[in-house]
Amino acid sequence: MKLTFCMEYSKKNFSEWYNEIVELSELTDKRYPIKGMNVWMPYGYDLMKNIDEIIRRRFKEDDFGEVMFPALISKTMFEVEFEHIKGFEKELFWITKGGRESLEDDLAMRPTSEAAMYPMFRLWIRDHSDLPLRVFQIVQVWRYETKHTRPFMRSRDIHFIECHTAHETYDDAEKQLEIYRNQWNYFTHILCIPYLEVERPEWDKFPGAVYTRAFDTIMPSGRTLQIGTIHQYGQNFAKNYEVKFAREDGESDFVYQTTFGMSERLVAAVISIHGDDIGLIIPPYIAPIQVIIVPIPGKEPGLHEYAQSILTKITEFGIRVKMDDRDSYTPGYKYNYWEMKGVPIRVEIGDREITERTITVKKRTAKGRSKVSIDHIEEMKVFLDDVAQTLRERSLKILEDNLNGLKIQQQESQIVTKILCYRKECADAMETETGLTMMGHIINKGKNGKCEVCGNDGRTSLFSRPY
RNA sequence: GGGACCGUGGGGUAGCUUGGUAUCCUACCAGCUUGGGGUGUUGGUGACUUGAGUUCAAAUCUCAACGGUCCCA
Repeated sequence: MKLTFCMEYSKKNFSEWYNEIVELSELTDKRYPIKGMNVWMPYGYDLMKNIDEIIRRRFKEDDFGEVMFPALISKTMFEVEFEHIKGFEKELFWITKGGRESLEDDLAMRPTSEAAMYPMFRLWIRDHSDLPLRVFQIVQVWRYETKHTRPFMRSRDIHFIECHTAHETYDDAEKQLEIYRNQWNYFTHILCIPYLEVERPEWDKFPGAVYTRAFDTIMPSGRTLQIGTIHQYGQNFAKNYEVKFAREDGESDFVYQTTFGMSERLVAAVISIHGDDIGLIIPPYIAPIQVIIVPIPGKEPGLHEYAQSILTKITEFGIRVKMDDRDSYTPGYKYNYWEMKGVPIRVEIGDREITERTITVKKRTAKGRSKVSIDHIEEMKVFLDDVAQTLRERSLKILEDNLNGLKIQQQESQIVTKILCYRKECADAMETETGLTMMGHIINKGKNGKCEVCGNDGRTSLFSRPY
């Protein structure tokens, strides 16, 4: 018997499963005829915007100002002699013409906004009273990827969330990184996604940074996906963009800077980590539709009115609820359809419910159904919490099993952890041995110990195949 | 960075070897029927990625571009 409604591929074939579900569930349309550029469809864009909104609200609470810089950066602005610029030169889209005329100063589509923002920071920051400066923006960035592109995971037109700060001292910048960590904890709690904080090795840090901490998560294929990064810039950028300020003692100094970046890869992680062979499972607090009501036509009169009153009640609790009253589909079809779309909670209403003054509730993460009296509709919130908690527990177990080298769904883990020191020779040796990439030392899990290659002091390191 | 494969209605496909009429499933539209885990039925709309070449004739053969998928580093 065929168990799934729409899905042809099982999640065990992760690549195929992923391609199928992103289009089937109408998150994106990848038929747009430019490589690596896909269309955000309403369901997918609602999901992204719900994530954006969680992030935006938190940043504002933490005293960030929201800004919107131009998408274009002139060639002159890019001609700073700086490793940051070199790091991006192969990924830039260039605009060389305006109408039929060639431009005198070519324009680059921003790949990230340091080169756009910092010349303005230089104007905005005069003295210590202008610090700390904290801004963020949620915008598109463009990167000319030549490798295999995938929706949300590696695209050329990227929905990007970037924070930039400037401080008086290196210490203040360090404190800012700690604030980012708290924010990240909160975001991943909402998304129900477990993660590893990994210090990227010297040779793999963000171009121009003093150091880079990446948030990596593990995909069902056993490969890792970087879904967030925080960077300590020290004075590296300030010196190149001449962002100076006057100290209280009158001395002039360069500012210390940090950044925090996230992207549409958060959607990739949510889809991949929580989904199953039936389809998506969207974490309740970011779900475009949190509760779907399926009315079941029967003999009792007043079905529509009853269902409508339930819809109104649920809405009163601030829950995003929708009724599927399409006439041409049967209830069974709708069950399968909305499960594929990943709606966390389904409410069934028919003859029995009308008679009993109840509703029947089904969680996307569990098999059975529950009855709830119409006088206790507030329980819907508990059901949503339950689904979120189940997702957190499931995904954390999978991450930890992977780290411990256990087989996940009959698939060999592609994650290896080794105690390693900080020298490139030792990392290279281990890369050769494992055939994997050294992602860095794991900060939030793992332990200190002796390097398995040279015996010096080291810490648990992550080896994987990154996306 | 290297390699392999693929491109036919919205989606999935047959047809290509041996050049000539484009198949089926699904989705979609209209009607009747049905409705607690994929209703059934009748009718209907809709396709050969693009360009160049070979040929009386190209979905089919050749070349290129664009797009897609997978594998390896």
